[in-house]
Amino acid sequence: MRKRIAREFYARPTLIVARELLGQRLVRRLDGERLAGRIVEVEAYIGTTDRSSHARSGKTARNAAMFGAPGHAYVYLIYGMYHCLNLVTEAAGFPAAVLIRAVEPLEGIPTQRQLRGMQRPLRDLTRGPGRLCQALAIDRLFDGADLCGPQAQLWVEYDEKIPPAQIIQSPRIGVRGDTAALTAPWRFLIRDNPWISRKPAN
DNA sequence: GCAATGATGCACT
DNA sequence: GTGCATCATTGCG
Repeated sequence: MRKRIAREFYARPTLIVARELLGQRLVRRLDGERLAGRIVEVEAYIGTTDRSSHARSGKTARNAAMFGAPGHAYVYLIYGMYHCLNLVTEAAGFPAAVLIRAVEPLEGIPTQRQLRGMQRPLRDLTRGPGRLCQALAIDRLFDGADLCGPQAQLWVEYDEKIPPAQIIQSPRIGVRGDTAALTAPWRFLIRDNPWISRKPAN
């Protein structure tokens, strides 16, 4: 039986949490069924000095979860139609989170396909932050949800340990902000993994 | 290449 | 309070 990741794991520096989340299993319980995928691509958003972070201008109603306790979800709506899932890191009061950008589908795949609409190839099921939220039925109701408590319907389990040589760091996708934000290599992904959203620039 | 689609944040009254 | 540009994306042309 795989062990659920506890709050102490998230309560550490965000870049370390981001790196170590690669290979772990994201699990969503939906009507008693397990929907799950292996995390293969993430991005870190750290503090108010990160000009591309939603927390850059301080705490608001939308980003409040980022300022909350670690081990909770931060979910927001983007472009009026897609959701993005983040896992809150570091101590309460310090706004930081890891965006889950892509997973490899592992459990409940037929249900995930249904949630996404069947047309597209399996490869596109969970490749991208908006797509994986659709496939795992994650929406704003999960904003602030506890990933570590007994009632959790969404959590992460220890699964595969990724060797450091297999991990690539690159600049984040789709970020705005100043040069520092654009160039910070705070995206982590598994080398040559077919389920990542986009190949690294280099 | 670009429209879809709506919540958010910020400037300004 | 109101108006409007922006947006950590996706899918179709």
